[in-house]
Amino acid sequence: MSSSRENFFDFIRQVIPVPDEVIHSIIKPFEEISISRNDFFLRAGTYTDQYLYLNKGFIRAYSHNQEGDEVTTAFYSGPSMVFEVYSFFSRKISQENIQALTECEGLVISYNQLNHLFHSLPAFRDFGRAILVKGFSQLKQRMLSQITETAEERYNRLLQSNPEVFMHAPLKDIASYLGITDSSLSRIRRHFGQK
Amino acid sequence: MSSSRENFFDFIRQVIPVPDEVIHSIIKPFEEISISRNDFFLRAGTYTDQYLYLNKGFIRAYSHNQEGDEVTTAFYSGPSMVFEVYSFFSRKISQENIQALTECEGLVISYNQLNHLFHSLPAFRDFGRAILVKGFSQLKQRMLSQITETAEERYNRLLQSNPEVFMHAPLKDIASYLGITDSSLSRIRRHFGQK
DNA sequence: CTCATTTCTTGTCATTTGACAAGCCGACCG
DNA sequence: CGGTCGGCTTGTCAAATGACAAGAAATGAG
Repeated sequence: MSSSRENFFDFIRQVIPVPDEVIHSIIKPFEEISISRNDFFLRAGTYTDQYLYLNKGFIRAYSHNQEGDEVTTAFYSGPSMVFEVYSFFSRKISQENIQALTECEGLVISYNQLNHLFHSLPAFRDFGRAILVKGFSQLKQRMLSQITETAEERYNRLLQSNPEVFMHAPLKDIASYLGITDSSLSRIRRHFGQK
Repeated sequence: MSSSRENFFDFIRQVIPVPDEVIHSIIKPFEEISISRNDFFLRAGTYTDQYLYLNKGFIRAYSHNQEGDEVTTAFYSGPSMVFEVYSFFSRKISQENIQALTECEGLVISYNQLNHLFHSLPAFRDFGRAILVKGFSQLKQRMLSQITETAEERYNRLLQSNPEVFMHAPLKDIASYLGITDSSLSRIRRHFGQK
């Protein structure tokens, strides 16, 4: 069994505790995929029929604002589930780009296969729902942080909770994720370093 | 059939087109509820076993920041589904309050009943997933707006997309939802009125 | 109706952040 | 090796927003 499958097995077990053979039936229809550095998992203006378990690697999602500048909407590092929730589940063109910042490997499943699992395997329903719930509540948390905390507090929070972001993403992309400009992030780093 | 049940019927049909009798089996286990103005559907520090279809009325959700000030996290007006996603699905204590700003009426179902429907009725699985997906992507949209737009643009966006908010919620609660102070909102309103 | 409380506005001033431009530095390439 | 380019920092100034306080207006309780 590939390393991706082994790790996906453990990943699922952590989300929903069910017998091993059930987990195996979940994993079976997934197919191995690798994404080269800088390649796109999803391009704005298109849509992808892939729901990804990212085993290893680092990924950035971004959109564009009205002026056309890139705005980072998410960072993903393996192991985690990666998909653009609206585009994948509504089967519509995506507004968002999802791009590999490093070599990535993982497992994918199509919408139809996912739905088949969803309707035939109770455990996968619970898994899928738990993944949505987790993503949703993390975003709520981030929204609250965006509204109530200063840029410096958000920077520190990211540094604590997601230090690997700083190993893979250029500062300008981290800045737009934090909702500030790259200059401001640079100043925050300097001031914080002095403390 | 109560007005809530009739409207819930139409609400479900708009989300997932399935035969009427299927919709009826979804609605059946829901129970009618009414919430008085200012009463709490969910109080921070507790948890509720209710997943709400809000038929009529207006509801605000809010948390507290580190300084203890209220921060509005969402507004809901009927018809819509109302629940705190993490607290309800993980059955944990909520950090968030959900409070009726007007008399409300709707239908509720417990976690166990919801799970029973979820695992026995394919249509309800699709419905539940669609509700999660919709809430999730709306929040992503709001996050992007928060990061890329000015306070005035966000104010105008809310005015366009959700004018009923201004009929029910005090400005200070709208301000914290927009991520600004009530003074700033007041100034934005004045400047905008002049244009 | 009247009083108390809350909500909203406004003023003043400080702070944060952005816009823009220049410069530094390290990576990569011919 | 020299040059270019992207990423990062820094300076200057302007704009947006917050903090705080005072007062006006609206609301609610008795």
